[in-house]
Amino acid sequence: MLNGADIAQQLIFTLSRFAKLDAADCEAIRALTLEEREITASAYINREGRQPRRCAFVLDGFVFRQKLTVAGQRAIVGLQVPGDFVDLQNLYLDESDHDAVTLTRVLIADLAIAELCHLAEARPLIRRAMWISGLIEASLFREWLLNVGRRDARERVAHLLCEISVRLESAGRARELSYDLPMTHEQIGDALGLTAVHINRVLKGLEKDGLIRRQKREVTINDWQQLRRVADFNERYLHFGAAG
Amino acid sequence: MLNGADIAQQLIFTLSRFAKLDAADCEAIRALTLEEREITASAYINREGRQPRRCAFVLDGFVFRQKLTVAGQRAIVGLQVPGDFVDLQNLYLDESDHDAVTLTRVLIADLAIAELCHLAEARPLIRRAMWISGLIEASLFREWLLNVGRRDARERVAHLLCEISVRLESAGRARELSYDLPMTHEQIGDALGLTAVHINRVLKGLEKDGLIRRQKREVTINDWQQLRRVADFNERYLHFGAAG
DNA sequence: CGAACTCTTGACTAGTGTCAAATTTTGTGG
DNA sequence: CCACAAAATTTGACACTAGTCAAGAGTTCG
Repeated sequence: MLNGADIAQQLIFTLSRFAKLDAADCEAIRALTLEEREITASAYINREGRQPRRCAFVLDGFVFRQKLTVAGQRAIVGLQVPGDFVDLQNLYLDESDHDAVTLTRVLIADLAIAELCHLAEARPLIRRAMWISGLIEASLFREWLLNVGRRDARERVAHLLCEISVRLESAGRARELSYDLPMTHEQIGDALGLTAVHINRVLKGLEKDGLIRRQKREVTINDWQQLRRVADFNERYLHFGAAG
Repeated sequence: MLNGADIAQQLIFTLSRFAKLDAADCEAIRALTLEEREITASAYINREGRQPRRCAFVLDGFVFRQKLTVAGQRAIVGLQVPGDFVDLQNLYLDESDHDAVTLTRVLIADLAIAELCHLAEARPLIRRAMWISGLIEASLFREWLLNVGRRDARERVAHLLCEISVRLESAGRARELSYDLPMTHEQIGDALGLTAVHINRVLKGLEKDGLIRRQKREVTINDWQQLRRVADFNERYLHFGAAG
């Protein structure tokens, strides 16, 4: 359980990755109505077609964003880790074009869109940070398009494992060469345009070749350099250092 | 050839799709240094890794954005039509994460990033419009992820044809049920995660079934309703009406 | 402790890729 | 504006990655 000051600190840490905030900015963030909310795994935070008035900021746990075809096929189009905003685009887009769903039990700060809008208007540096976070998100979508469109199954899986490792690190945790990946094979498949059965085969292949180790849902990257090479992973698209 | 006033008018039209500008906003846009530039087909406007100081606004022709794997595989991750900004994200992201390439001969307004930044700071409604245009772009990436990840070849091609038709209409042209699609089969394949040979087969299939007609590179949508159904096309993700 | 998910594996299938060659279209220099 | 070279399209034969189906084993959670 976090109190308001802890939540504000998390928000400041996240926004500081994108722009150098000043003291008044931090003050304005602390002045927000910060409500913590715990949500169970596999719960909808938001649904396509809705017009949400609140925006979640992930404090702990994983959230994913999904879109469905009429036939009921699912694509997971994004993953949010602690320190990420979920659906910040709803600040200016009325209608959601996708669902946001919890992957695990999740702790979020439940922010009012109206307050965030006001903050963006009043505080140029915060606005800039929020804008940049959306621009970086778009860059991730582009990399995922390359991944799903032009890499084979082994490369895609390796790429996702690299990305998660690096994003967890940047979220302010120590480098996570070993982390709990709370996605089922079906969910990984939906994120990569593959089937659960094939994900299983590929993961076993990566394990057999000594690139990773698995125990339950914990993944350990044994050989970062080689996994990176297999994945064709280059972290440029994550735009670390955007706070310039 | 367009003069400065025509270019300003185009910019105002585009931004007005995203926010209702006032007279002072329009004045500020007219005050920009508006340089028109003509670029040949298949030319790079920007390259991955560069730090561009200028941003293109498409006046005529098509531009696409691509990313490459180390193996040299290409994914086309986006398409810009007249009225779209190319790489507006460079306002706040220093380093490009992808290439921008002309598909056809193109007419652009060559805008200085510094001037656009200043405009965004000074004019709240213009800023809002620019921000929203980026948010909608991200929504397109998500839909493309669904398309490439979870639709089969026929559905993907149909979806792209629907999207282009609708986007051309919204760019201020009459509804383009018949339009010139200046992409080679290889480029369509790169945009959809397929090969040129397969694109050819799918297009012929759609034609045989009477959904479209082709003559050279002109595409005519014969049966919009059925193409839309095949494509599972729902224009929600384009966020028309975002100007609320 | 049992029910409901997940994971794993094998056998088989299907959709899309690869290769190659003929044909058509496009672009360019004279 | 023509002629030609380069690029793009078309087609068929064949290959291969990933999908489907199914059933048993393992795991999670109420």
